[in-house]
Amino acid sequence: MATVKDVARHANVSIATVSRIINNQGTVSPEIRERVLAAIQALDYRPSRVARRLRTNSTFVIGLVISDIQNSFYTSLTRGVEDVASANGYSLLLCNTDEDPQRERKYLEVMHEENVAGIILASATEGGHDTRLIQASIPVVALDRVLTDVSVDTVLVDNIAGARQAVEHLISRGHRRIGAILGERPITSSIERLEGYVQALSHAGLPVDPNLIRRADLRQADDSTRCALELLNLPERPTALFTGNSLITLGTLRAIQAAGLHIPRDIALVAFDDIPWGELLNPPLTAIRQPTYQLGKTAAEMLLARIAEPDRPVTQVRLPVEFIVRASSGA
Amino acid sequence: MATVKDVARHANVSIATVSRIINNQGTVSPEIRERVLAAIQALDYRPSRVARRLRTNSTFVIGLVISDIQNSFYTSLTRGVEDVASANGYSLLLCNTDEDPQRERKYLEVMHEENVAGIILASATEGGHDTRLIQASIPVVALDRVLTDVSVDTVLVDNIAGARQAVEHLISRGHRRIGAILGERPITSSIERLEGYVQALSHAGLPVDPNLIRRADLRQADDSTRCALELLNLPERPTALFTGNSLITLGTLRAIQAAGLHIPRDIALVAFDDIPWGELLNPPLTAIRQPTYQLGKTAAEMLLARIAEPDRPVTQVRLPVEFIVRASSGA
DNA sequence: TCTGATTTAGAAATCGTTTACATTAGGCGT
DNA sequence: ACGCCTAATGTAAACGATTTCTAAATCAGA
Repeated sequence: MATVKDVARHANVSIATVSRIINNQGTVSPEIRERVLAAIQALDYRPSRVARRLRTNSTFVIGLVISDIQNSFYTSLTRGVEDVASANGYSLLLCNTDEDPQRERKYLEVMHEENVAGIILASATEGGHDTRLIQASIPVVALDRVLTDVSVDTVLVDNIAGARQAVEHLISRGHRRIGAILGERPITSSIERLEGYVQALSHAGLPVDPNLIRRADLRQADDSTRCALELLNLPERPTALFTGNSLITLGTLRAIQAAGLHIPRDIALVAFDDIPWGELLNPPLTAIRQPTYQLGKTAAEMLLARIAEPDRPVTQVRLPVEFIVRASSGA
Repeated sequence: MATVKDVARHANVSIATVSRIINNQGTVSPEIRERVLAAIQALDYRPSRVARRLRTNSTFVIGLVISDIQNSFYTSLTRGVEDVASANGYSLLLCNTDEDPQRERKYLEVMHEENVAGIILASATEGGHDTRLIQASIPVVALDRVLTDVSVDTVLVDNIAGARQAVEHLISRGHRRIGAILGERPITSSIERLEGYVQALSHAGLPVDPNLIRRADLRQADDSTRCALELLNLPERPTALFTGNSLITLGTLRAIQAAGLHIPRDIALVAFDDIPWGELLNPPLTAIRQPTYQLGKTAAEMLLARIAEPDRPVTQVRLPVEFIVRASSGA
């Protein structure tokens, strides 16, 4: 593997000159530039990012921490991040925490040690972060989930409005007993979607029955099925369900299928997060569509902006969601 | 940010001693070890991976190149890779090529320059690789797709047997005109799955009608819908379809829905690659399930084995697939 | 032709580690 | 008490780039 030294020797110049040519700075005569370029070609020289990074302390890698790579919400978002990153010459270090705070902490340490240019973080926890890691040295953008213990740029969707609209829709179709299944951990999306659910009920003068609200452990794929079955087996079964994310929706659909119930005749369903196959289901799924790609794109843009200008004011962006009425919520 | 130098000064020892303690090698007296450990704590020192990497030329990052992060096949596989990597102290540099050879080439260069420990590559092309990058310096494992121009460890599924079994199943149900939609690019999975389709027909003494075979451009999400519609609009419509991957299946389902046809009454369907929502569709989808997680896990294990022992013989592993009969292929 | 500014290129320091080698001190056998 | 071996620590040279400083060469102006 050729180094700058080899190139310099081959072209009979100093390493400083080679470096100047690579980085297009300083002044160097055309004939020498020619010679060095030829040497680079001949030796198939590629500068070592590692060495460059050590010296300049700047890197073209951004870290993306997500909690579930198998969730289409995150993959779509990742696409958004990657497209922006790629367009700006950055690569992506992707880490999957599986909603495990310990694993998240480990990954953040790795990124810190890898000296990444910045981190986009969909954190498994609201608090409890190592503030030395997060805020101190490396720019961070919080994605989809608010961090309560540090003050960083944040990109969110309008969870409350979305959830509220979904539940109001069910109410307008005559439903009075509406069950909700949400993530169990205290993360922004769960909290705010529950808030939207409560607001809709309250606003319509309906009681909020704690018995109709279930929290699923997102780390176990079948826990949401369990929650849904609990609701379906209630003495007085809810007539409609509101599911808090696509993993929960999947589990709930399984439960409804297992219980031999028909959507929407026996039970209506509205899901937060539109899934790629939502319209192919029978019946097609009424859902709140999140601007996933846009979410990732925005986060990446904010991160690049902060990298370029570390002292810019901290901002929070909240993107609107879209409500898509299909057949699962009733006629 | 503290360096080894700061720690050394703080503990009043030399940097060599600090390094020895960090890496648990050489000999150092208990009291000094104690002192240095305390200094590390006090200064919140973390060794720079960048510097370490430059010096030792070893890294704990492995690169994973996939072509479509939104495809559940790849995300599941990624989980497998990540779990093995994580368990062995490696992190993942994930790149998404979008089936674009140019983008793939760029990413491989980046990984080379980042000096990753190894690469797991689901390549967008069979050939045309920069052999200097791939074989020369960095261990590579080819995943799901064979590389024809370099000799590397490879992990595949048994595409031919799977496809053949699927089509034989359709034949056994009385279908004689069976359409196939496969990926357009000359990659292993497309080639072998087509081969399985042809073998099944030939073996049953049925003609292979080129008119019933369509190739979809996987880079455009709706091209598979176009292909499916072409088949559905044929003067003599096929009575069954075989789809070559989940993206194609999705597009085909859309086409069938748009054409107002009913599965399996009007047209039967068997898909290569079982999708998470396959059993929730109406009717549930008959599919060839690939051991996706296992695929990623195996690839990661092979890569680690090669990193540990660079001269071990090149191996190829082919994992079996599982045929799951549900309702979409008829009663 | 001389002076001073300006361009061009090299020498050497630096980034934060690891590690080969040198050095010191202490223990032990004779 | 002497030398020798070993354990414990330090010194300094890498790794491969960037960058500051400096020196030589060129050029312009009077």
